[in-house]
Amino acid sequence: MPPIDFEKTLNAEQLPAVTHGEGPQLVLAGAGSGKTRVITYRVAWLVQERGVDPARIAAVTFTNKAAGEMKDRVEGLLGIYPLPSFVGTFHRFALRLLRAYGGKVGLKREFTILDTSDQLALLKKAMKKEELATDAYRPRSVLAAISSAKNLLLEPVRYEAEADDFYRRTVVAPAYRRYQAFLREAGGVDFDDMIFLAVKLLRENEALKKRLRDRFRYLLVDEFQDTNHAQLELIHEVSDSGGNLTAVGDEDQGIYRWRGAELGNILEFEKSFPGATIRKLERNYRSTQNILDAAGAVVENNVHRRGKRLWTDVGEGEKLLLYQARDEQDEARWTSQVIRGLQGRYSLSDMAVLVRTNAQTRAFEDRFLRDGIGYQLVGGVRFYERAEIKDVIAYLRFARNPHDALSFDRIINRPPRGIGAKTREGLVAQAAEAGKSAWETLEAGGLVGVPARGAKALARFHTQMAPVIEAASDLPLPSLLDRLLDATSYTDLFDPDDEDDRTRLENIDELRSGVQEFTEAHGYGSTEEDLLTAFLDHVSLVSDTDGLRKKPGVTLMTLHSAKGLEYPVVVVAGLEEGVLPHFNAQELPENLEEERRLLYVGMTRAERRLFLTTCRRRRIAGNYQDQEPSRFLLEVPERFLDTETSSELFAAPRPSWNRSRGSSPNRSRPGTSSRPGASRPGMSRPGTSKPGPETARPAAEHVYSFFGKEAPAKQPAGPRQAEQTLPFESSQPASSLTVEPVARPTAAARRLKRGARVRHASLGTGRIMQIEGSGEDMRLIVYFEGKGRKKLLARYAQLEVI
DNA sequence: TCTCAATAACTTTTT
DNA sequence: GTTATTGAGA
Repeated sequence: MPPIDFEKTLNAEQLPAVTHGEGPQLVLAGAGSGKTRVITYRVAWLVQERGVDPARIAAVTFTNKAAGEMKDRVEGLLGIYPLPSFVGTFHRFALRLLRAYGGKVGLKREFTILDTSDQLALLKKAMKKEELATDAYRPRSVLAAISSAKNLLLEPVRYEAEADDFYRRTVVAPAYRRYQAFLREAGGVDFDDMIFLAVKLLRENEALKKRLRDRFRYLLVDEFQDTNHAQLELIHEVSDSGGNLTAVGDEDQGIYRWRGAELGNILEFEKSFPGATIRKLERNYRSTQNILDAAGAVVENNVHRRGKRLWTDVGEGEKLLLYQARDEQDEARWTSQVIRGLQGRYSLSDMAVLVRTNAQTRAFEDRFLRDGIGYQLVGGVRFYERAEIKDVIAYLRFARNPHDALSFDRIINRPPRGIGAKTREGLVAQAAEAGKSAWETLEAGGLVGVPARGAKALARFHTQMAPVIEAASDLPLPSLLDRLLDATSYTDLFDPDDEDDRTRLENIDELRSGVQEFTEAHGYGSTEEDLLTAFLDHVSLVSDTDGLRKKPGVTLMTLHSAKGLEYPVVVVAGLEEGVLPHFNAQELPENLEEERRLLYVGMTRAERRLFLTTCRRRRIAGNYQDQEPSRFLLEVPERFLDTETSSELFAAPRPSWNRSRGSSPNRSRPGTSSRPGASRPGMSRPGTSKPGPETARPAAEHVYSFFGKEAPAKQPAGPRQAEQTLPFESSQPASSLTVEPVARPTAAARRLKRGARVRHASLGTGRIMQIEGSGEDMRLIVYFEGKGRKKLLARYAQLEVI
């Protein structure tokens, strides 16, 4: 392979980034500007031009998909040279360290990686033990709090010491402590632990750190905007405070704040890595200028960004097209029609429909099935999260390490063996007393305090499993799997005549071929035991999206999974308040910015054609809710956008009055939450066009003049205004929220809105958490002080607004 | 102890 | 609409 001519192959922006000398470097790479290219070429440049040994280079990213692509491309560029010693995800990097040196940070040798549902189950147990009511404190939120504590590298003790409010001190702290104790006892780590422990390991072992730093003289990090605090620290430890770090990222594509990612890491890169060189890639190779400008105009409304302007020389291209649908079925019908219309020029696999939430995919699936459009759904229920797969994996884990309490607990009664709660409790108690694992206790025999029937069942289980466990370390992986299935008659659980069961059996078959494949790919030169561990690690770290190859059919997926992908034709669906931006993100301006970035990511996936859709009403959790067009639509300059409205909307106009949403019950910040009567020229609604009270405020005009438009009569509390508002400060009096521009049925109903305080004759005072349906059918979920949540029919409840 | 049915609760995004 | 949880009965 001839050497690469870097100067010819790379553009003027990419070249300096690739040929950067010493010291930390941050490359701010806009969407489609050749981000991966910079990383892969830099690896090649280091090796070819600088004579760096590939073994001393590590490239880290977030998803397996991105890592795989990086690997392939580096491989192609390097030709005969060996690959860098590490190309993979942060978690895999950490895991590699922990498998080797986990003992130094208190891990058992064969530790197990928990997925979210395992975590949740364990946390529930921990909360029960701590006598924390799981209905008052939702395990999910407690888990989120624990996760962010770990992301901040706070151990339970420190977390407790720093907990400064009731919830953290009395709920999260004890739950965290107990959860962590259970976790270690059971020999498990969760995802957050992996990074945390890797940092800890390096901090506490100077010699090891030195070796690692020497090993990885060059560190390349992709998707830097998604790093959390723990990951930043890991980078610090490994790179010797950035010595030879090249970080690539785009602050406008940071969409993992909810997972602890700190945009500040990229925004304040120079602070963490003094003397850093900052470079920008603004030339885009993917999209038309219209798409870039429209997306740019949206994301420009974010305050937390460094700012850049993407350009291309492929030309303006066509305008974007916005469709105002009646509901999600209409939205799907129209999308399907557009897709069929474009089929001549593009193949189905060139098109993607992007949505905010997984639930939105249903309507599209239904429609595509009906219209005979092939589609590929990404995400949804993950393969490795299916119960039958988790069971079989648990058996594999158990075979590797019969002392693994988590796996033991999962399999002990699957298939049902008559080993119930009582029996298990007895066994666990006895094991705990002797300081042994449950399996050791079984091996020793002589159970006391266990019901006779249960003891018999346990003995049977022991006889069944013992020979397999015995043989486990010598059996080839595929045979081990078969032995396990055979010994346990696991597949007898399913009835081949039942459709669902048949799917389960097929899944198990698929797992079997997965095992086979893995063995063929990784089996050479490793012991069966190592191979088993590697396989188990593999299944813990991969997700379905990773295997995504472009298959025939339209791709249907969430905006999150779309990151890093590109399609000639893209539909971003569901541009409505509450969907995008999502309800749960309307509180904090920072969350709102993340929603905006999400839309930005979606829009910039498009190469040639970009379609947007919004629904007038949508079914949420079973019943229809009137929807408000997304505030982000206002941010797309009209000159880039054509609008089409559903004919069904003209045929069936409906007044929409139940529309204010967003302001939270406990923290109402009107400026950032709801946008009553949102409308834009060209988006006025047939049948409801009666203009509202003239309450135009200067801020609103600003929004419109900013985009070169006339301010409409109805005034939106626009995003600009929201962004300029500091957190916890209102930009306008709360009363302005109640200004409703369209006709409403009754004065009383008007004031029933999310966040409003109400009084009920018998239930006392409370706050409206959520509103479902409208008119006669309007239902309210009200949280009453001391009584909890109640669902009420507005028409009967006789609520008084206070 | 297990199974089935009714009911309550919950809906963001994922390594 | 779906899933997790609870309760009754076998």
